[in-house]
Formats: sequence, C-alpha cells, structure tokens
Amino acid sequence: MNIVSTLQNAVAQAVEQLYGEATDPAKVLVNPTPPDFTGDYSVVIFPFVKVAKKSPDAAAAEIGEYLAKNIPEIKGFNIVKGFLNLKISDVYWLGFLQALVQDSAYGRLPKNGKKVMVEFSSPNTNKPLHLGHIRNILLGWSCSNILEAVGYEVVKTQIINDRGVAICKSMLSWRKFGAGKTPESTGIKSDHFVGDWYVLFEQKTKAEYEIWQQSAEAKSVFESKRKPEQSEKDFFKDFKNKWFNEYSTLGAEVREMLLKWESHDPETLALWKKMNGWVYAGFDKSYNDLGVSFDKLYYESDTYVLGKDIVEDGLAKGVFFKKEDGSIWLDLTDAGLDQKVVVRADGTSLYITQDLGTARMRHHDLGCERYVYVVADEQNYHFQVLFETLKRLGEPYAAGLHHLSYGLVELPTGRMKTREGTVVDADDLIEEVIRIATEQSKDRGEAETLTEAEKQDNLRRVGMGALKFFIVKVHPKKKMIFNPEESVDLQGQTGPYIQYSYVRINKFMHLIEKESIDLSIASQYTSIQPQEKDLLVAINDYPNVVQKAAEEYDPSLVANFSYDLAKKYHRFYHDLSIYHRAETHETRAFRLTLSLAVGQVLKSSMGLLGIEMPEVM
RNA sequence: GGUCCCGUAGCACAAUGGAUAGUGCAACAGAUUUCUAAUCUGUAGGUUACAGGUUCGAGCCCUGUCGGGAUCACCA
Repeated sequence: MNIVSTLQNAVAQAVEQLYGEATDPAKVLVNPTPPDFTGDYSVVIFPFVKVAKKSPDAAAAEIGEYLAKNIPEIKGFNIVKGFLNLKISDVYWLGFLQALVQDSAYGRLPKNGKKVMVEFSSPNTNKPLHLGHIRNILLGWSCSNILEAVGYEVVKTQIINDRGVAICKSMLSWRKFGAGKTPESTGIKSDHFVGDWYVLFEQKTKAEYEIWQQSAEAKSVFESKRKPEQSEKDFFKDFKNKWFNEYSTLGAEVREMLLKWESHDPETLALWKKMNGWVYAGFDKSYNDLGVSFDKLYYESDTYVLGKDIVEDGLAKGVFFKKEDGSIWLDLTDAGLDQKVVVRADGTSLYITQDLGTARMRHHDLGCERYVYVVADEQNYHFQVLFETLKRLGEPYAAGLHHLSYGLVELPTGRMKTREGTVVDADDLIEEVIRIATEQSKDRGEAETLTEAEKQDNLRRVGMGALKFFIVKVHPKKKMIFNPEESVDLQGQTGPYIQYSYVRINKFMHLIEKESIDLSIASQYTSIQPQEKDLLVAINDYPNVVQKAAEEYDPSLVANFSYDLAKKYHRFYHDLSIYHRAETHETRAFRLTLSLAVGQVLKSSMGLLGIEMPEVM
C-alpha cells in the first residue's frame, strides 16, 4: 500500500483510539514536508484538536507517539505549530524503489471492466485544422490515455461535420472558379486546398455585397429598415446575413446546392465526396503528425436526421410539449434554464435534436458507462440543456455524461479570426516547432551516431513535445494565450526540459547494460540524501496524480507532475555523482536504480500526454 | 439585462481550505579539467482586482463591487 494511505489510516486509527472519534482516513491531510522543515510527510493536526480537547501541539505529540509505536515505517517525528512532521525510514524507501522498478505498470490500475467514450476534435470539413483544434485534440487524447490508465476501456470518437452550408461554399467556389485544379496539380495539402476555395468564396461574397450596397435596391432597404440614428455602415454590417439569404446570387446558388445535396442529386453528391475526400486525406496527415487516432467515426451526414424518435418519446412522456404552430418545445425553466425548441414547426430538426438522437444511438452502439464530450466552453449552455434533457427523458446513461469544457486559445490581441487572417494553422505550427527544435539542436553534435532518419525522428519528438506540453500544461478550463511571435519555448518549464532529463537517464541505461552493473546491491545503500528523497516522494505520488487527473479530467495535473519530477532529477543529477564518481558501489547502484525509476515514471507520465521521449538530444 | 466562467510578478502558468503564495520566460550576476549547459546556482520582481464575511487557518468558501470573456437563435 502507498505510504501516504498507510499514514492516513494510521492517523485515523490513532484519533479513534486516543479520542474515541471515528475519522475518515481519506480526509486526513498528509502532505510532503516543505523543504524548510525536517521530515518526509506532514500531518495537519488542526482538524483533531476539537475531539482531542487539547492544544494542537499536545494532540500532535500524542498522535506522533502513537504512530511511532505502531507504524514500523516511521522513524521519528517533530512538531511545529500544529503540524506533525514524520520521518520515514530508509528501509521503507529502498523497498519501495525495488518494487517500483519491477512493476512496469506502476501508476496504472487494473482493468475495471467499464467503458468510456471520449469524443474530440470533431472538425468541419471546409477548412484545415487550427490551433484551437490542437488544444481540443490534445485534451481528448490525453484524457483518453489517463482514463485508460485507471482501468477504463476507452472508445475514441469524433463527429465529423461533413455537411451543411459551409462545405457547400467550398464546393460551389471550386466548381465556379476552380478550373479543374486539384491538390495534386497545385501541390497544396488537400485540406488546405479545400479551405482556400472557402476563403475565396467569402471574398467573392464580400465583393458582391459591396457592389450591392451601391444599388438603388440597397438604398431603399436601408431607408426602410434602418434603426433610428444607425449609420449606413453599421446597418449593412448587421444586415449581412439577411442579405446573403435574400438578395445575394452566390447565396442563392449555395442554397440551391444544399437543396440538391439533401435530395441526393448524384452530381452534387459526387462533388461533395470528392472534396470531403481531399479534406480527410489532409486531416489524416495532421492527425498522424499529432500522433492521435480514433476508434470510431461518426458523420453528421448520417446523424443529422436522428432525434425524431427521441422527440416522439419525449412527447409521450410529457417531457416535451407541442405549440399551436406544431413546433415542439421543452421547458427547463425550473432548472434555471430556458424554454428550448427541439423541432421546428415545419418538422425539421435542429442541432439539439441531432445531439439527442446521437447520444441515444451511440449508447446503442457502444454501451458505455460514461460519455465525455471535449468541446469548447462556448457551448456550456448547450451541453447543460442537452444533459438535463436526457436526464428528464430517463436515458439510462444520463448520469455518465460529461462535458469536458475548455477555454479558447487566444492571441495576445484577442480571438483568432478567419476574416483577419489571424488563425494559427495547425500544420504550420507543427512545422514551425520542429524547425525550431532543429535549429536549436545545431552546435550540439550529439546525434552523430544516428542515421538521418533517426535524427529527424528525434527532432520531431522534441518539437512536438514542446508544442504538446505547452498546450496541455494549462488547466483545461482556463483560456490560454498563445503568442505566435514568440512561438513555443524549448528551455525552462517545457516538454524538452523533461525530455532532456529522460535522455540523461537513457545514457545511464546504456551504461548499465554495457558495463553489466550489479544493481541488486542498491538495497544496501544507507544514507538517502535530500535530493534523492525528493525524487522518491515525488515518484510515490504518481499513482495519485493519475487518479486525480482521471477524476477531474485534467491532464495538466500530469503535465505539472512530470515537470516537477524532471526538475528534481536535474537537481539530483547536478548535485550528486551518479555513476563515475559515486562514493561507493552501493551508492552507485542506488542512484542508478533511482534514475531508472524516474525514467520509467517520466516515460509513463509523458506518454499519458501523448509526448514521446527522444533517445538523445 | 439574466446565467456561467475567469482576474495571482512585465509576460506565460502553478498552488486538496494548511506552514513564509511557487515555477518558467524576459532582466541582471555566476557555474563546463566532471555522468553533454535544451542543465544548475544566485539577485530582483506580489496588498493574489477591490471591500466585507465565515474559519484555528482564505489565492481558494460566502456576499457585494469593479474589470475581461462566453452564452441567452426555429445557426451548428
């Protein structure tokens, strides 16, 4: 059992024995002792002073005595202002280390027989992926890994928004202006190729709108519909959507195309398939670069018709009600939400209808216990409504639904805007970060024994490590700021910093093998140093960190843990001689074993974040 | 306007209600005859937006105020 839980249990027992009050061991606070005090772990005594009817220090003394007598791992204690500082025996730590290096699954829990679905990425097919998608993807991916580590079977899915007005804009634009160009003929990455036609469409629309604004028709619309005191400029800004739907010829053409798509016009479907095919080929490349994959794909072109049955159900159960015009509604005002329409008067469905239907279908397909949706916090309200509705419908999986809501990635100047061309493209960023890694690896001359391909792969790992760590170290809920001018650091609190500590350890692993060093005498080591103790205490916490990250859907905990451990290792490496000048053979064996343990945990924790370790740097 | 989220050093981020609020970047000063310096050590930088409250103890919980963002579509 973990030493911290041992202590928690022992303290709870002590309180019960001494003061006759039952205490929940999980609520006993046991923290690593801060550097300025003596000890390994500290127990906060304040919560027990009431039942003890004693001063904090007197209670601490009694509990300390009890623990010292009953827990063999405890070698001594001291008391400072209501904190009981406990010293753990070296024998315990040596045994802990020994057990750890033999446990390749350290930090992971056995399979729990439960399934969880994680939905992430879910892009539109009219544009390439951008920085916002990267955050979404990395969150989804690392959460999947973390859930798997604590025993779940994880099904990774995405819903691809492959239909609708947006993709029709790309299609129409390419057909009108494309002159038969293809990704192959232009050499442009195929998802970017499709995105470029979308951008062109928007430009053409803007041009059309500007010309229209000069027309007599526009003038009379302005005069008749303007609000008092509204300038012409403001009016036309607000009017843009309405204009596109009612006056624009391009708008009319797009709507015509959408109608044709919906009525399964063969020519339109062929075009749609061709262009979406290009986009998927591009996405696959980006996903591959990011090192992620999916177990099951859903397409909105299949799911957008879903939800009718669930609405029928809701009507029958009285959860929904019908208005006079035939539209179907849901009243959530008693839950602090609004009334919500779920089916239009003409019988067509909406976003929420689809999501209701999709939820039910996926439960039918997958039969998971939990469903995690990784979606930006803009949609918090939508998911509140969605989950509340499913709960009221009595769906059996409703209690297992979770919206992993995350903040947007912003630039120092604010949100990324397509129109202003400030969107940070995913592929560009990946390329840039690998370029920086390559540049900074010059003058290092370390990778000389490697083949060119191995060198490239190491640089890719370093660059991607920097990017992934940068994103995933931030708490999901907080919006994060990315400055493209400064891009991503490779020194300090970064992925490469952690990777570098692993590389240092990796060298020792080679040495151990080459020199066939006997590590078994490590257990005869007798004087654990503070730098070594720091590492042991940190490693000991790893399983708890993983578990907490799973409970809170928060990979940043794992990221910060990894950094903390790497930092402690670098200090250890700097302060103490591990190999060549280790004081004794036992010391050397211990420090090498400790290094192996750190390397094992770092590789595991970074693996949860989807970050690979390079062999050399 | 209603609801929700966020305000921590110049910047980017940490901190189960626990000890003197940490780490990195940037700045300055140092450390390679040593297991590679993508490393390490030091200096400087804070009224945790503000005002109350609860508590043995508050950056964290409660109330209010001020800033910033999101959302309140028969869009997705």
